[in-house]
Amino acid sequence: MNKRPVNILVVEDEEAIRSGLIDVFVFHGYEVDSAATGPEGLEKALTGKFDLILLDIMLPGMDGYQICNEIRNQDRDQPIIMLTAKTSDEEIIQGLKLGADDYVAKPFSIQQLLLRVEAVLRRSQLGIEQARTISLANDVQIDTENLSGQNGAETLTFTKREVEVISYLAANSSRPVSREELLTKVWGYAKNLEIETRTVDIHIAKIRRKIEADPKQPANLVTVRGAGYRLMTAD
Amino acid sequence: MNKRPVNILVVEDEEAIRSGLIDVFVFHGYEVDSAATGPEGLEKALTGKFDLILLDIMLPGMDGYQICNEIRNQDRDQPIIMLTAKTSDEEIIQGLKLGADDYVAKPFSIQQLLLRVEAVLRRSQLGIEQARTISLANDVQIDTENLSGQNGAETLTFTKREVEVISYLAANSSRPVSREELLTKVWGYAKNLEIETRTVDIHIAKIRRKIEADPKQPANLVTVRGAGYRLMTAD
DNA sequence: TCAGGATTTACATGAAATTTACATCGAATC
DNA sequence: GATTCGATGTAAATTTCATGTAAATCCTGA
Repeated sequence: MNKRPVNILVVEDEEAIRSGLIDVFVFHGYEVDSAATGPEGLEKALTGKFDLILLDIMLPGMDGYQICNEIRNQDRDQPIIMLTAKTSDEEIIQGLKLGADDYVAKPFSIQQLLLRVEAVLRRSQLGIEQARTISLANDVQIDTENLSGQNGAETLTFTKREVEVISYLAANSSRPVSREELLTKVWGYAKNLEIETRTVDIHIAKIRRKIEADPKQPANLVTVRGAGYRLMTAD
Repeated sequence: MNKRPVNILVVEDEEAIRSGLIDVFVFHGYEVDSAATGPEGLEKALTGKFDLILLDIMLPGMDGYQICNEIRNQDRDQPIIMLTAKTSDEEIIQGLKLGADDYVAKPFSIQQLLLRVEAVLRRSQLGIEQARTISLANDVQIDTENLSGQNGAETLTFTKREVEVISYLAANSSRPVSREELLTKVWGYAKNLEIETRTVDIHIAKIRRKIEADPKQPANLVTVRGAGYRLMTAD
């Protein structure tokens, strides 16, 4: 009953951190491959099959954000955790750290990293797409933990409920979701009660005001008349 | 710049082995404390601050597994190496599941043990979870060991609890931390109990009074409504 | 016993959720 | 086209509820 080994790719240029990470993951029973440069990392990511990729953002040759994009183009379901080095300028990080399943700020603690790794693996094994970050069609990025987002240079903030709605729509982005479904799944209302509330609409309007270039002409969160709302995600 | 001494706690009931270990580590320049029983070991582990804990499994009063578990509940990042006479895989698995960082079977060679100890310490230093000083965004510095801080010319003093809260938030500064998480991880409350206490809020308020220029407009320790609190660190 | 610290209590405040009220839109019908 | 009517959009008012905090009380270690 030997389980299939879990394969992790570590892309990190700093020798000390790379070997430390390899050490830790091997010790915890993972199969580990590694790369020290951006191009090498991308090469391995695309040719190999990994359950998870740990990707440093600051890399020689090609930054982690580009690599993340490339990988996503080939395999939209590839789990990726970004490792971000914090600089004094929060904004920069804000922009860079989005677009992965999760990200961990350096310097990080091993236990915290392991917890995040396990969480991402668990989710991907269950087939649950519940990435921490959601990318919309028009390049808006949403961080579901921070309840924040980026629209180009602009920083957005969302409320808990708004993020819940966005997350549910993102998880079902292949189809329109009805108001009733949102009420039961997000709001937790009992089913098929003759509820007459406009709160769903109001929340949609609020979200649109934040994520749409022109809320009158929604491009990301569109109305499918008679059926519900549909969110247009990036990948 | 003299290095901070590395503190090790040895929890081992057999007198001969315990004093032997102490001798070895002291000789190699470590600072060593020890305990001869389970409860005593747990007590010291929880109240003291150790870079590494060597934990025997067979102990009077409380076995090493329980202790490991307890320690982990309080401090996810505490490095622990388990010592045991048993060598079956079962035991090893059990130990690792509970979160030990490594495992050494008795009888062990001193060289062997020292190597493992160094490896674990090296790993744990990947992160700064035990960083003695924490730097916040607005140039406030906090010394976690002597519970003090600097805000420009002004000297601040913190209580133990306050520093624990700050440390936990600092170790998770890439995301907001909920009250519930703080209650379980810092206060040690059991999970998902219907707790209604405002003690977290009160502590946050007290910390803000010390580290914020304008506590009404927090810049370092911000509220993410609906999600928790987030500390803005400098790095 | 005392003092500092932790916690509870009680109330204030303001942000978010929801309702209300009305405007607008789209498709079906004439 | 004009008309109608249910579905949708949304500003503004209202309610609900998370959070902030002063002050009282409880603990606990010296």
